[in-house]
Amino acid sequence: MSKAFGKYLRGRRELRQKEGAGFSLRKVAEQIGIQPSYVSKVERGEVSPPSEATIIKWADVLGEDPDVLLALAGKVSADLRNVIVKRPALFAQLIRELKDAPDNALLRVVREVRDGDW
Amino acid sequence: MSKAFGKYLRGRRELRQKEGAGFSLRKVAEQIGIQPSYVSKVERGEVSPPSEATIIKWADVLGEDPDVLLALAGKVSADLRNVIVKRPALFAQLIRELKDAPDNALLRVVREVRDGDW
DNA sequence: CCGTGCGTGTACTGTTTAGTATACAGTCAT
DNA sequence: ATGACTGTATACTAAACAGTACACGCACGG
Repeated sequence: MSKAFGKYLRGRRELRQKEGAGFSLRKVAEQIGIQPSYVSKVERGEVSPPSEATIIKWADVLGEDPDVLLALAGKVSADLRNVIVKRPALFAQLIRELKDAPDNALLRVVREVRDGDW
Repeated sequence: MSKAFGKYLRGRRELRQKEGAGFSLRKVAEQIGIQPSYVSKVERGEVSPPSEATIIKWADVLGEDPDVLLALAGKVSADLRNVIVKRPALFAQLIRELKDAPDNALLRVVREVRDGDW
């Protein structure tokens, strides 16, 4: 029943609501394709976070980063999981190695890889 | 009902069985703390892979790499998930970037990070 | 022939997941 | 004071998950 997840979602929705219309709990529920009562319960952390598919639609409707929303729900998206699952030994090692690395070190690695000099 | 997972497990167990005793299906089941019939069904892929906790015990009993077994079951261990979930944006970017990188490039990054010059 | 160990077949079960359906109460404008 | 919105409370559920319990049949040694 992850509380932070719901709080974040509610905060974000209320923001969009102030910016313009179409972001009532009911409207959002409709966009996502679920019941308003369920949105209410999720936003108040009364139930555990929805499925990955639903979270992704939710992110889409609110214009949020799906990876971040999934993370708040304690999940990792299926496509990332797939990357790891294909080379578990390598990625497990890499991720554990990077566990305590500072953000800027991570960023450096990302850039280094992107400018792919292999 | 992932077939490869079970096949691999059976293969490995049979190997240990040939090397020495104590690796009958029943013995292994006892070590793991589950029913022999369940081991049988898992090894033949008659049921979907067990929970993460059970897979890890299984790996422990057979002396296998838990990350690899979990991967064969399509899962990623909770501790790796945790690392990602704490900094989703960064890790998501990094992993996607590394998706198609060749193994040796991955290894190079791992080493570079390990010899951590940050 | 009998018991011990082997793998398997069948039936069943508690728990979790991921929601639905419907009714209810407050607010605001007309 | 009614209609059109808000959000919420309550009750329920189909399907998946993660196994258990127990009986069965086969082989092999003593």
